[in-house]
Amino acid sequence: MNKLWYLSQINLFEELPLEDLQMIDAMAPMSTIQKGSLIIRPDTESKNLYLLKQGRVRLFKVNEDGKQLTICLLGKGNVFGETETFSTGSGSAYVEAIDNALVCILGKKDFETLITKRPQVALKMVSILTQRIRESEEMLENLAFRDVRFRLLYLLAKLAKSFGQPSANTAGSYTNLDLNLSHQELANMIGATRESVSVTLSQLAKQDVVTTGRKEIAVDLTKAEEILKER
DNA sequence: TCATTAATGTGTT
DNA sequence: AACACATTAATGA
Repeated sequence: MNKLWYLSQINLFEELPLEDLQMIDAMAPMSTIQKGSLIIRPDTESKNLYLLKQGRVRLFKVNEDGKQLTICLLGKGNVFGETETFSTGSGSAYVEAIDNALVCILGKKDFETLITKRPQVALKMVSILTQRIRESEEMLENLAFRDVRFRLLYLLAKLAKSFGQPSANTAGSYTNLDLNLSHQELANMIGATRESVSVTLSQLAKQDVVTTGRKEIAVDLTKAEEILKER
């Protein structure tokens, strides 16, 4: 797996000719990020675009009490940067590496040069950002109208689909989330308290919709989606 | 192995 | 939902 292969896996660059990937490769230095460290913090005005080649990251905000709201998790092949959180005044988001990550950093100028040369990259960018906005809006709607049980199932189903590994588990057909998420971290993603997540998870476990262990969760996607459809 | 800390469970307001 | 407290599992000297 060379550097170019990684670049070809970035969703923003799909279907770009090899020569373009080589150009991007030359412009974007690769950098390894330690698990748990911050890649972007709100104060530093990095206008870079980050290409996530390996690992996973978490985008989150912090309120004045220090409480965190996780906006989304991204896996390899995704891009992130200041550009996607252009919340003008109030500080933007933190980005933290969930595991040891490999990123390429593409400067704003270089990115502009690239989209001038290859307008389809700009179109792809629009489509990626549109998709993210759609997902945020869906979660926002859930936050406003749905209870914790629904929000939690919605989140688990979504995470299972993007990060999940089919579980070589016991009887049921569970999908392992494969993120080491605590109840607190789940709560941070759905605007709930840690306690209500704990309670709701054990309820769901009783109904065989999920299985839980310490920082380990698996979902029965079929059951989960049935419940989500119902209400 | 023991002590400390982190994660989870539970009852009350 | 927030809080206080109990229980259990992970960590590391």
